[in-house]
Amino acid sequence: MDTGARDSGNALLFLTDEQLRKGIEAMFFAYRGFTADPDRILADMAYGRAHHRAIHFINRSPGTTVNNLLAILGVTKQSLNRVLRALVEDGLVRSEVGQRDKRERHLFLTDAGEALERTLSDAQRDRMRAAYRAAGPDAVAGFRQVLEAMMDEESAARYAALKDLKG
Amino acid sequence: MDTGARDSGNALLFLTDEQLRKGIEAMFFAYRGFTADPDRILADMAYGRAHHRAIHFINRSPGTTVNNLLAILGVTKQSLNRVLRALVEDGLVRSEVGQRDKRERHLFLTDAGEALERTLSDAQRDRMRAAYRAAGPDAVAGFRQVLEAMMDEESAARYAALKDLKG
DNA sequence: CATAATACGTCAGCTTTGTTGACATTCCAA
DNA sequence: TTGGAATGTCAACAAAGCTGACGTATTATG
Repeated sequence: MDTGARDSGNALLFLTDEQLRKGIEAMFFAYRGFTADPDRILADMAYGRAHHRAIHFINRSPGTTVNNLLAILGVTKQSLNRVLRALVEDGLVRSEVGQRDKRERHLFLTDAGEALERTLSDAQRDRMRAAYRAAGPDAVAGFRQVLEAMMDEESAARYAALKDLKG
Repeated sequence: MDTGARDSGNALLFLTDEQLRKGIEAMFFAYRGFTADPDRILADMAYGRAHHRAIHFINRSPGTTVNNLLAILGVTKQSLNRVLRALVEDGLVRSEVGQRDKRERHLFLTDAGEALERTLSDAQRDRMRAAYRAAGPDAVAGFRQVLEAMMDEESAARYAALKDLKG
């Protein structure tokens, strides 16, 4: 590992149990804020966070297959299927039989699906943007660094797989 | 608000939707990592994340009342009660009738409770410490800044209330 | 061509963790 | 002494995860 931190003097005070506990608690409460706005919107419909996640990643990678989505989300197909079925029935997601491989179903958002996606994303992005703006670019860089270092192996792999697609 | 970021040139590139989306996805996957280790430990027992949270905050503020815990966790008393009952029955939490106000129950971890708390905290702290060490103190400062700016009002109030107790 | 593997869907049942609503008990305080 | 606050309990329910089993196309492989 490329250690940027030199162990000079009390430079390691940020690694005390006290500081770590604060970080843990901040992470807990921040995640609440992170999901609060979409949660509020979804509560009015018959949807939850699972639907939001599905919609987010279908929007991010239109035409993705069920198996792809399964791998990214890390849930069982039964769990995802329940969510997808509702979204398809409600006309938010379109499921297309694959051309090369007819076993596969490619998933797309319908116009209504895209509209909901935008509503949810806007709410979540607005909070994120406000936090970013308040903290400044250097803080944001650190934020991202720590987050990426905090992922477990599986999550990191999923996050990395996303990068190949777009960003 | 004290804005550290100057709007000079392309200094706002960190506020693009693209960057925000990356932050959102990083937050999602990082939270998985954040809970992965305790989750693994708890899965072997009949416990879940809710038990972990209760144990964490009882450990942090020994003698706290049920109502206090309710306010911090932001769940219903019925939901918390189920969790607390299990922990008390299993001898991990001790519930003491208040002296000044006998309606209140003050919560403490037993030795067994403290042992489990240490096991869970160690797992979570280890990952956090590794992430902190890899990212360095400046990144950690930014991480904390963004997290605190991301909390919704309620979560921020709960987080702030904790500070009054210890740190 | 026969068989195995893959992708997907579905049924049934279980768990955790949250929710409401109703109601009893205890006890402080006006 | 009576009203209200704090606590606890019962019942019923929902969201979203899980396992296991099974069915059905479709593709890949021996």
